[in-house]
Amino acid sequence: MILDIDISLPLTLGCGQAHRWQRQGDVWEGVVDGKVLLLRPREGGVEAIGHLSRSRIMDYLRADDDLDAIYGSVAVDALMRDLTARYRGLRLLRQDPWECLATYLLAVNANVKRIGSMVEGLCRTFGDDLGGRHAFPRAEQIWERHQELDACRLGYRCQRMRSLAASVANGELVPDELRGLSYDECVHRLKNIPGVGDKVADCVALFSMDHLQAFPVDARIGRSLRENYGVSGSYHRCSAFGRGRFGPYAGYAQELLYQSEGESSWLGQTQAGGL
DNA sequence: CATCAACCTGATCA
DNA sequence: ATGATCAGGTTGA
Repeated sequence: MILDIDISLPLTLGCGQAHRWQRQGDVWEGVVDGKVLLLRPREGGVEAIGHLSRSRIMDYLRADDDLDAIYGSVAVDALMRDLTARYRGLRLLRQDPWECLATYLLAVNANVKRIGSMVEGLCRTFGDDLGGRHAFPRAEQIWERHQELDACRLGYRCQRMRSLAASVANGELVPDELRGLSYDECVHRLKNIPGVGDKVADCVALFSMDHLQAFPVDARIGRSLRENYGVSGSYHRCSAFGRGRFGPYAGYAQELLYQSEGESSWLGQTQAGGL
């Protein structure tokens, strides 16, 4: 199936916003809605293989986002004009709220590589076997056998995951219901969850709840703001700067800055430069 | 409201 | 090889 969409798969799927995509050559393999999905660049679009409908995939890839309008809106200075040109085709994804929340709960104080290993471990332990890959587990699946969380090497995230799985499994918390709320209310509710602070709440709001003005500030974005804009200080201060400067699509600006900062630090350490 | 130590693991440094 | 150091958000003092 060929999808008519302007997108860079490496930038979109490899930038760290989602953690279940694996690259094999130019083919990207991920798991969406409990189904394996293969994506490959094609002239003028993307080829998709898997048991997902066209509309479901287009929804996941946020094909409804008008990249020209969004990039134009965040290109408020020379740096952002450069990044919007350099990283054209980088899209935010519209991830499942439960999976996104659970994933970013684990992402606390961990780098991208470790997040991936914790998430894959969680999926192997609790998720449906899809033959090779595993689905992201439902909260009930984790809660039913939550003793096995102890072997997942989650550190102090273990108790938080147990607690989160319990409250979602028993219906106390319904991640999908947070989708309809305003940005402020959404973040407020998320931060009431043990283990969810400013950064995780902003990530979940941005990556799964359509709040494109969210501007998550992690260590990398903090460095970028300091280097490029001379901004530092509290989370609130940095995040408010991002939202104020870049506007309603600040989340897109954040991803562009994240990508840029990642490449510059990567080049700094990799003298050999191959690849 | 700002600061800061403690938390857990894996990677990297001496 | 072994131990020290560091990276990375949230919490509560």
